Amino acid sequence: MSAAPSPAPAPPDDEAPRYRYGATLANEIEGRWQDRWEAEGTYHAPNPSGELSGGFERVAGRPKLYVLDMFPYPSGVGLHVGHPLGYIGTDVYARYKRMSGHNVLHAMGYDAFGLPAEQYAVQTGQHPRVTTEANIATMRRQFRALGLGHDDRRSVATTDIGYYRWTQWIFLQIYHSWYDPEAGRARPVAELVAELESGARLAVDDEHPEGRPWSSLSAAEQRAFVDDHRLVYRDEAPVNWCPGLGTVLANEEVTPDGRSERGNFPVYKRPLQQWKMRITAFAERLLADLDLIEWPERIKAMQRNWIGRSVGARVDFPLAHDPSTAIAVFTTRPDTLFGATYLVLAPEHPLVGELVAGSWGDADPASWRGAGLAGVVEGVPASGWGSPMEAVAGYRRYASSRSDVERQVESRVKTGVFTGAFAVNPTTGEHVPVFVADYVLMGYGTGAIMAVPAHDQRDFEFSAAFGLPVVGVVRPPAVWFAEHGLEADTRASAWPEAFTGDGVHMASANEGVSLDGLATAEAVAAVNTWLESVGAGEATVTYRLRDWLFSRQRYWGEPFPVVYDEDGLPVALPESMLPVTLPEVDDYTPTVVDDDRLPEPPLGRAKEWAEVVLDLGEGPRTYRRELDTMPQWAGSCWYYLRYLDPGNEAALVDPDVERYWMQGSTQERQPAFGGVDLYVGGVEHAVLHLLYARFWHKVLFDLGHVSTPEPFQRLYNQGYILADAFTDERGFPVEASAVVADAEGGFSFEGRPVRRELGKMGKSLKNAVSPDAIAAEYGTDTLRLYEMAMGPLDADRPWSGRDIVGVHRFLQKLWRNLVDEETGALRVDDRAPGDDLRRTLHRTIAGVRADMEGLRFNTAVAKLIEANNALTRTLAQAGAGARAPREVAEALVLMLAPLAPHVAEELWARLGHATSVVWTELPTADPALLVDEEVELPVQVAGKVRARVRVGAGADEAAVQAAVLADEAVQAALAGRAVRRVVMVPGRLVNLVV
RNA sequence: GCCCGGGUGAUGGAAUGGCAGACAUGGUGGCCUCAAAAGCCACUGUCCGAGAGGGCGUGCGGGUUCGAAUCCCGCCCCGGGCACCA
Repeated sequence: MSAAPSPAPAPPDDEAPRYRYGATLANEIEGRWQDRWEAEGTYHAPNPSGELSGGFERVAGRPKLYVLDMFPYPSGVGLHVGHPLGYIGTDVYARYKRMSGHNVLHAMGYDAFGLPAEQYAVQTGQHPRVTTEANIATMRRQFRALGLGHDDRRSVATTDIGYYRWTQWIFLQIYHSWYDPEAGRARPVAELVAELESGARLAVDDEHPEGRPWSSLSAAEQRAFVDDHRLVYRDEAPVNWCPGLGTVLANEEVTPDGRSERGNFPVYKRPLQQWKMRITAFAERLLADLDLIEWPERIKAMQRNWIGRSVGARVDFPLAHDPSTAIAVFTTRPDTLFGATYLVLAPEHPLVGELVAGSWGDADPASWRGAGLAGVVEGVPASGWGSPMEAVAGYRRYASSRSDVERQVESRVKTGVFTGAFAVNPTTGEHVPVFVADYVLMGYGTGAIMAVPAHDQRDFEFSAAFGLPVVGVVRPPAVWFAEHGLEADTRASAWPEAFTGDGVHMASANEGVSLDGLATAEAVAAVNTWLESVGAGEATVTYRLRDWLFSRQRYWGEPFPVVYDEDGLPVALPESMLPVTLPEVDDYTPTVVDDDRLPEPPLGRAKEWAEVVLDLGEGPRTYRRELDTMPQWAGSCWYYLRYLDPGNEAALVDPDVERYWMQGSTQERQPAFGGVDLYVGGVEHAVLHLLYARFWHKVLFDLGHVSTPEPFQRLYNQGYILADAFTDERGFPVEASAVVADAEGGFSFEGRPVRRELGKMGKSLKNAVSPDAIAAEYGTDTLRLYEMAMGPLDADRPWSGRDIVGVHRFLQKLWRNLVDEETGALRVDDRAPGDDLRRTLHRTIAGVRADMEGLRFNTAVAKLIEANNALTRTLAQAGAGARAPREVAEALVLMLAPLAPHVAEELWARLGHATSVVWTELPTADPALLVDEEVELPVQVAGKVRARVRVGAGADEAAVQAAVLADEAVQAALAGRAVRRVVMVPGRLVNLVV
């Protein structure tokens, strides 16, 4: 079906009727209609204005509908039958909606930056653009061959210079914005500067520029302050460095076991200056607005989980030796503050260097000095380090050397060292020791915790290892003591583990506040009030979400529209200098300088590009370009907006056009929040693409470039197609198509036995089935229909080469009912159908419409098969030469059209219509024909069906009851027992309770 | 450990409080055919029964209800997500 079709199998043609619907005829029909659709622009969806507005008057009265697929990465190996499942689903839905009076936008593009093309380039020297464009051409051919009704004028690839120019433009918009916490939205940086200059604003979020008035700052200080508040900023921080991919990665791209999502390579922490996007500023809105959108609960749950909102308090612990400095900790259990017996800082915490003491105290145990690390960390004496300074420095080296994998895999033994410093518990005034330990993470909360070993399991374990006091301040219930085999009210120091549940507070009172006797929630409120009143802290909210690391050390991505001046400070290029295009390089490999430093990105090889003389307002100067590129997610953050207005060179999308397609969903929901009406894709993007795209969309919304707060109103996850995969004795997959079944029910590959398992279809399991081969054997319409019929769209399902003949037979039978297989003549006439057939037809119409509306294509197909079987029976009963009633034939063809558009077009044309079925209205069901004149009611006696009684559809309850009681079978089932009660479900059943 | 899904014939699945197993595959029998099938017809949850008919049946155990695959409680199994996030 594509450029190199596998030869159609020789049809059993010698004797098969010439006009039987088989592969040969199907393929001929399909090719012909695909050509015609393309020539006639059948799938063009007009915009309300602008260059794509031709023909809008034809659809001006229709509601709009925007149906979107997660666009693919154009891989070199082409599609397998698992890929198009979602694409066929959206195509059927889009066609159904168009046939029920909507102006439907359905387009397809290519997420074409990315690693495989670059890796291929490294190996072969072939420019990634060459491979990418060849792959796109292949994929486009395959989509066309599947009969997908995309508006091909709107196709974009993220690698198109005309496209990534706008990706860079959006980057600049974000760069030139800051998040105003009072307004709760992104605003232009220019407004911040104006407010600071005028004195209308003194600070951002209580943070004063250098603690001094704006006017007293130097130009460099002002610039640094502004840069610190941009939504895109440079940050020096430990990042996820993945040598296997040669780049750093965002947190979202690293799996829980510390490996890369793509490729499964180990990931290490390295401190590095990188671009980040301030997605954390939007954490609350990204969380709250999940309530506005219709997404699967599990996807919302994953995003909520990832954002990780926790409510708690910031508490300041002044240093014992320097009360002017305080350690701010974040805790979700401020109610346990009286039980805090030590503090722990993350190894990277900035205060560590400041507070570390000169020498150990006499009483400091060896474990506090790092003795536990002797033998684990090189150079640690058996009694620990000689001084806190050495211990902290040594521990920091140790902690930074451990990869995430190691921290994960090594059992969670708590390690750490004492800093020699003490802090003051603000409730008790007691001095508590301050430790450094890597179980506290710098990136979360304040990077410091108060440890309450009695009521937190992690702190409990640490306290056990370091001999720290355990003070209970929440009394566990009696059952807790019983479960642990303890006497009631055993002291916390003798507990086997922390008690983390709710309980009654105790030992928690000072002159200002008493929590004693309070339950957890009340205690939290009371202590928060007290903390604020004495200025020792406040209730706060913290998020797990981190800022988005946006730099990649790769070639095949969008260049940053940023240069560095002679001070090494970044300068954004003006819009007029866009696009910044990728330079040619002779080698796509990163340059490795030495093992400790990160490799220099491939763009560094383009020497004459990397250094550039520009006039950025201060006369021509030499600048150094940013050599990193953007992550692949950048291009996919906004492609759904570009489909709307792909050729616009003045704006990323015309506001009129954007409002038309994005605003005011046409669905029945109230209120409508807008966005894409239906977005279908795999579940694997739950916290990557879908989170990033929401973030960018919100920035664009705040800045007035789009009109809806969310990009995707309704999200639907299609399932995966699974297939048998076979592994050899080493556990490696072997080519599934070459496996043969042996006599004993086992399987073998090249004579060796292999094991069968079910897995996601794809390259890695070597179990891919090509759509081209299926189309050659049965036709594309059969493939489409089969994919829709095999189960609900959101369910994973195993591919079965066996079952597919079922839907093929259906198409063949339908064809035969309408067309003479020998002569090709129409077997339809204008006589009205019989009453039964007509009622069947109208029930089918109602059912198919409802099923398609709810994306239940599998049951829609079943209903069409039933209707066709009813037609077949009718024709058989009428005897030789019977003809199908046109009324039934046309309705069936129209209902089939969204699912199997080629054969439907062909039949529609043969039925004498000159216009495409694509733009024909679907039939509507006549409600009068949905109820039978007479219904057969099952009659239950004592809850079991014992008889069936035919009654008129309009019969009242008394009449039905009389008919039921008069029935012989009912009387036999009753066997003389008295009926105590009669339950009537109108039109459904009768239940006699005895 | 916590949070989501899910468990129905030989198989994919239907039924979301009212006839369990729609539709399809496979299987069995028959028709057509020299022979065949991507053709046509019938049967096909399971057990008892020659049959009529009956018993049992939606992972397991309990409950609510006239009535439960469906709702509730407890458990088992499978899949996915999260997990040193204070």
